[in-house]
Amino acid sequence: MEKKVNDITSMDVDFAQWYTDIVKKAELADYSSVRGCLVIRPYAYAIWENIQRIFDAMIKKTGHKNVYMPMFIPESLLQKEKDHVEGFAPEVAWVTRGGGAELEEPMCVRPTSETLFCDHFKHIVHSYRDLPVLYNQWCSVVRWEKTTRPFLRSREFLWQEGHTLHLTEEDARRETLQQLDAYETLLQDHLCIPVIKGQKTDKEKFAGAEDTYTCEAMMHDGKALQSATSHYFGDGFARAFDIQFTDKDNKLAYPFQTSWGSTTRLIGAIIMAHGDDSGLVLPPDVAPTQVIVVPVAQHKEGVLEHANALLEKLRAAGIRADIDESDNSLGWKCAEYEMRGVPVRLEIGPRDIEAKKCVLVRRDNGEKTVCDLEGIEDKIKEELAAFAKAIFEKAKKNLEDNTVDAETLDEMIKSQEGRSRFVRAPWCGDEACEVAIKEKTGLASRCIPFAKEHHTHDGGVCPVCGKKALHTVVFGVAY
RNA sequence: CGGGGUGUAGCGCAGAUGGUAGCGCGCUUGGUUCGGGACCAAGAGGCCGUGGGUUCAAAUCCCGCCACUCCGACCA
Repeated sequence: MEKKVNDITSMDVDFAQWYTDIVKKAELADYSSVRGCLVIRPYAYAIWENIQRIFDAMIKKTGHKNVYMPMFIPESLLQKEKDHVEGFAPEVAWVTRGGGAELEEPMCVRPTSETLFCDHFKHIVHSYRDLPVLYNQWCSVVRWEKTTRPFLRSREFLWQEGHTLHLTEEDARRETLQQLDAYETLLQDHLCIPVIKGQKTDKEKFAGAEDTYTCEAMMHDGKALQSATSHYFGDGFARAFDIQFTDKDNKLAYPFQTSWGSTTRLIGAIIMAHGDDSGLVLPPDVAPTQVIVVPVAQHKEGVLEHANALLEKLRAAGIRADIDESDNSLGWKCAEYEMRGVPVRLEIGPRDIEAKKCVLVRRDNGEKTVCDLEGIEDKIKEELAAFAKAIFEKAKKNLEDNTVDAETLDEMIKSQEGRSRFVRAPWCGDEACEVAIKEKTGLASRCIPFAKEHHTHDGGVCPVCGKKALHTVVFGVAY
C-alpha cells in the first residue's frame, strides 16, 4: 500500500526507527521517568485487554483458574531451585528496606513466580485427589534488562503465567503441549501471526525446566520473536520445594509440573508482523476499534444523523465501531485511522445517504467498495474475516519466502545476505557446536521444529563438527 | 555492560567563530473551508537534560552525571 502518512520512517529505510515511530505516533506507549519502563497508553492497553479476554477464555475452557501471588519473593525462596536462581539472579531487582527500616531478609520483585507458586503448592497439595492443579496469573514482572525497547523488552512487563501440577509425567507433558497449542491458536487464529512451533535446545531453555517449547514468529524484517513459551518441569521444582502428596497406594510422591507464559511483547509482534509504512495494521480480533465511521461533509444536514445510525447498527451487531465527528478534514481522518491500523473505514456522505450506500475501505490493501447500507453488518463481518485471513497469509508468505536451508556455515552466513532470514540447518545436538554457530554466523537456534515440512536436514551432518545430525534446527537473528 | 548518536516549546528541528532563543507542525480564540493530512488572522507556550568549571558574559567552550536511541553481548 502506498505510503500516506508522513512522519513515519519507511521500514525499508530503517526498520528500528519505523517501529519507534509507530509506537509514538499511534499513541501505543510513552516513555516514563522510570528508566526502562514504559507507559502503556489506552490504545495499546485496549489491545492487551482483547488479548487477555481471548486467551483467558481459552484457558478457562480447559479448566484453569486465575489466582494472584505476591509481587515479592524472599531471597531464601528464590534460592531453592539451583538452575532457576542462576538463570534469574543477574536480572532481579531487590527490595532491602521497608517502613523506614532495613529488612531482615531482602526480597526480590518477581521476575517470574515459579518459586511463589511452588511455596503455595506445598500447602495445598496433599493427596492425589488434589491433582491436577491448574492455575494462571495475570500480573506484571520485573527483569532488570540492560537495554530496553517498547513492548519488546522493558524492565517491567505485563504477562500471564500458567503454573500447573500433575499426577504423572504424561499428564504434565500433555499440559505443556496443550498450552503450546493454545498459544499457536492465539497467535495464528486471533493475532494472524504464523508461528513455527518447536522445542528449545538445552542452551535456550528456561532456567529450571526439563524441556522448553516455543512459538517462534517472524517479523517483517525477517528477525525472530519468541512469542510464547511452555515448559515441562518434571518433578525438579517439586523436589526442590518439597511438594509431596499421597498417591493411591498410600505412598509419598512428587507431582509433575509445567509453566507457560506470554507477554505484552505480543503487541510488539503485532506491530512488526503486520504494520506497513502507513502505520499499524491490527488483527480484527484484537483491534480496539474494528470499524471507524467517517462522516463526509458532516456539516451538511442529516449526515451526522445517518452516520450515527450506521454506527449504532454496527454496534448492535456486536462490532467494535466508533465514529469521528471532529472538525478535522476527511484526509486527516483517513490518515489517522490508517496509522492506527483500524481494519475497516466506512465513509458516509450526502451522496451515499442519497443512494442508501456507504464506502467501505480496507486498511490492508486500501480497496474501496461501495456497499448497501442495508445488511452492512453482515458485509462488515465478512470483510473482517477476509481481512484477518489476508494479513495472516501475507505474514505467512513472509515467513515462507524467508525461510531457507543451509548445510554449511558458509551457506548459513550467505543466507543472511541483504536481510535476516530463518535458516534450517542440521545440528548434532552438541551445545559447543550451537555456540560455534552463533559465534561464526551470528545466528541463534530458535527451535527444533515440530512440523515435518521443516525437517529438511534430518539425515544431514552438523556444519561444525561433521557428525551425524540429531535434528534440523531453525536458526535466526532474534529480538 | 562495551561502541556510536542525540538531548533547545507538546512533537520535529535551526541556532558558524560565546552577547541572553527561533522555525514548522500541534495547541487556544475567531472566521472561511470540507469526497484523502485545508486556509486566514490573532494568541499562549522555554531553568536550552543535569551538576560543576572557564569567562565581564555560556544553548554555544571544557569535565562529570543522567536519559533516550542505534549496533553488539544478555534476555519474554
